[in-house]
Amino acid sequence: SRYRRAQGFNVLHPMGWDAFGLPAEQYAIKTGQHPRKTTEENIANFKRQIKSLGFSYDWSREVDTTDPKYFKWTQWIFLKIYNSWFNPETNKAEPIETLPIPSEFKTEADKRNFRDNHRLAYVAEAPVNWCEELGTVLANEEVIDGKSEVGGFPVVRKPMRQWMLRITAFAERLLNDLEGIDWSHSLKEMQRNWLGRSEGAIVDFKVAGKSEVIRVFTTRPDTLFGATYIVIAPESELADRIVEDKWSFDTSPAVKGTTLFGIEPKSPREALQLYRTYAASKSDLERTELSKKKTGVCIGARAINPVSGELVSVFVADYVLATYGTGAIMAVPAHDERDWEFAPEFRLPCRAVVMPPDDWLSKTVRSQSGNWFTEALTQVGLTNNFENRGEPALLETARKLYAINCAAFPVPFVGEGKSINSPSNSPDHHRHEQYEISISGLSTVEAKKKITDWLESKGLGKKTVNYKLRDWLFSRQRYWGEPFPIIWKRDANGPSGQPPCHEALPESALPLMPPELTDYKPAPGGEPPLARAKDWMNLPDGSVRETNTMPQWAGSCWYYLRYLDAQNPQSFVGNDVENYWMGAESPKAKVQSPKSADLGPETLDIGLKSTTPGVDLYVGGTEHAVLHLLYARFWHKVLFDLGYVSTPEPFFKLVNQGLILGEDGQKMSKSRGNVVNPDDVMGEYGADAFRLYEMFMGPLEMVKPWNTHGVAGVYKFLGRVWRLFVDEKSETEFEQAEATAETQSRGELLEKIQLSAAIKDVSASAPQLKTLHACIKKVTEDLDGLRFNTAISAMMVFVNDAIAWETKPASALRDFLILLQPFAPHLAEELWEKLNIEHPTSNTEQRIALAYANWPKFDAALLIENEIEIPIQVNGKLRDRLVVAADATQEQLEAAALASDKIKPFIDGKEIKKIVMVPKKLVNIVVA
RNA sequence: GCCGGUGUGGCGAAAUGGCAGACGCACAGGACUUAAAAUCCUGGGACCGUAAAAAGUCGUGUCGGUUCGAGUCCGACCACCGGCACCA
Repeated sequence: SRYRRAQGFNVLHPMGWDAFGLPAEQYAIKTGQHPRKTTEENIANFKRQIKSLGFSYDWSREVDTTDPKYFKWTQWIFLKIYNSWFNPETNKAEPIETLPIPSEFKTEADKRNFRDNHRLAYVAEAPVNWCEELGTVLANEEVIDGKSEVGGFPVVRKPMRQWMLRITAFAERLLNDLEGIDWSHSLKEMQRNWLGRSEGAIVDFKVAGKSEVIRVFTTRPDTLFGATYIVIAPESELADRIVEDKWSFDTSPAVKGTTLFGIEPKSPREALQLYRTYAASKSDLERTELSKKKTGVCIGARAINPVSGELVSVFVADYVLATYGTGAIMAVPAHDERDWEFAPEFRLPCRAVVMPPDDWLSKTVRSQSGNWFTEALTQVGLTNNFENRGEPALLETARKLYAINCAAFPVPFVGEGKSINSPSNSPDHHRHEQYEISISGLSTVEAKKKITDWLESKGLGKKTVNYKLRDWLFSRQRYWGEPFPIIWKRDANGPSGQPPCHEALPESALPLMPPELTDYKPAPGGEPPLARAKDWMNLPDGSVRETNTMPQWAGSCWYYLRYLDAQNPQSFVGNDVENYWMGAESPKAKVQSPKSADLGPETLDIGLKSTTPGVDLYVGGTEHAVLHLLYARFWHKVLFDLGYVSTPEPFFKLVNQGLILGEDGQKMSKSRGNVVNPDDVMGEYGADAFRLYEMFMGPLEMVKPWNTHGVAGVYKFLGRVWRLFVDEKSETEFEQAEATAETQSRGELLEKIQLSAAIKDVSASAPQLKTLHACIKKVTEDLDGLRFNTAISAMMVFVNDAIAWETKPASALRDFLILLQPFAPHLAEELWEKLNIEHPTSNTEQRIALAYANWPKFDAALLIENEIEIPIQVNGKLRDRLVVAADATQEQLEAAALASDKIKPFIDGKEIKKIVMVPKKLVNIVVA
């Protein structure tokens, strides 16, 4: 940011504290203090460290998400979200008032219900991630491997009534808009993965003998002819509606024969009940660990395959997730690994409907040991006589076998190929003579299209896009968070006993303060702590307040906007201000640096020329890839749709700084004892050395281990810079004075220092200028590309050269200090001041404080060399180097190269085929 | 399993397809010093040479390709790190 400011940009470089939420609260509980107290202490400590590091933050813009003046607006934005719906026509969020209510909703209660079901913030009873240890529910994004992200406690699935935000409505835009922003490839990929878009179709299977329909989602409609059974998720209510009371007469023993808890179910209904109990007893963790063996039960119902007319059995199995797609699948064991594993358990048919390409067949037949291939051929009456007839014969035989009995193959084929075996010759086919479609011979892409079109024309299915992303579980049963500005009341018009309905508080009621509680700890059953404050919760008219709180991410979803206008009491951000900083035409550089009280000091930032909308540069770690960065984009889009912000995306350029590891190459952690405390480093080497080392270690994005020797190295460099300026004798005096006289002010101490007598008010010589401008060029370019490490090495080169100068022109040193200033501001500023006292400059622009001095421009003309060294190669191998005039012609160069004594032995007696000349770069002689 | 990223001296790392190892750390030798620290100077990829040099050979995870020329581009693989993981 110092660099951009020196270039004349208006740089917004703020700092703030995201201090609500689990980490802060967990810390408070551990230390037995109130979260407000620990939060304040932590902020004070971080602030001290950060200030001593010399970041040029603008503290007038400081924000704190736990400050009522701040969370007032977090609650305000929540109300905006609550009072909006997603219009699929316009693909935008719109005020709830514009939602058209269909005429069939007549009563007020029905209308209200309809509206509430369309809000972007809604209440739903859904299986959620409940963490007993933390006493709260968590978002999907906060659960890792069945454990909580914070603390690593077990998480179980449990149906609960919770607030949700309709982020799924924005899935498409969140995905598409990634293309226009400058983020790292891997980070975009992570978000894409999390959004999980997949294209496919929904297909309706009628349930035989019932009016119900099983709707499935598939990405492979082309394999519909191979769908030999149906699976629905255990949680599905549909299962209850279609389950049979008796096994039908033709149910095979293999299908009914599942025992659970040692009980053999006597009816499909009993099987379903048993299986549900069994599935619910498994935690998420167990579900994934036990993924080897698939389980499930047949529920007796039969469904009709819409293309083949075949009757297929319906199963319930927990390998199908209730929360993805339609919660039901068509199983194609021949072409899906999971179905392939499940089918043999119940001896379900496996029918090939896609012919794999030759290389797959060949590889599969050859790579598998044993003689399964020969045996399988014998079984179906084919002869194995390809051995001496080569590859084509083998392929022909393999193809025949695959079409007849793909189950004999060791693995399923899940890729793309040519459709076969349609229409199927299933025994049920005659009952449905309207099924006339065939896709045999088509490629997978063609077959998908043809079958989807056909389904659509018959009203049996539809092309669909599905996302893995689920709605954002937004409520927490904790104390330390923003209270919801929502109250619950009984509907006056509704019949008694109807559940209470929710209603927004008016904006004038904000901020809604949380109650003061002495016992703020979570309760085991999921009762929110706020419910203990009866006076706060119960309102005079009989309605009650919502007692859940918002998650940690709420405050950080929009803090970058508050920085723009941190003190504004009228609005979350002023319109003009928002436009000035965030708008596309903004001529400023803007920098964001996230900070939360629970994270270490890890941010570092530099502004960027703003020709782009939104935040120009956002430096942060990857740990927020699918949390903060996704949530913030979502909120921003809602605010954009409602007209409160001027860009569709909040963060234009995002750089992931790499983690700094401990000296042992492991992640820093207290338990490993490899934590480096910035206070210690700064105490020993100073803030400048600390800053410089962090930047010199390597590229910004890389993960790199800490090395204390490295700090000593850059410390030595700073010492060399000092000696470049300061007279050695006075340096000793200064040190003595500093050590003894505690009473002396910094100014008095500084006066003891004499600048080196070699510094003179003379103009720089040509070689000196060349050294200086080479340095300016490199540092400028490297800062633009955020390559701090090479910029520093360029300055080291300069100092190594300049320290040997007999006369040191003050002007050159002055320029160097401006280059050094972004990296080591304290030292640079000190030397600058001293230099200006002893060698006042006539240039008024440079008499000001260094922090506001103008960045030097390099002069390319000064860098031109008279003589250059040219490498000479023979057949691409370096054989000699020649120093020639920079303007030497090609002919001269060629002659010089051929005349070289070192070259001669390699070309004598050989035919020169050609000579490659790269002007000013190299000569390569190619010989036979 | 799938998706990303990264592989270069003892270490952190540089290198628009054109002199691999800039810069720094650690190390070794020297100067200054009674001595040490600090500072300054010198050296350094491996091999083979040699009194010492020079010359030469090899060398950027492995194997192959494109090119006059590859750390850099292409293909296959290996290792490590990160993310996702029954997503139909």
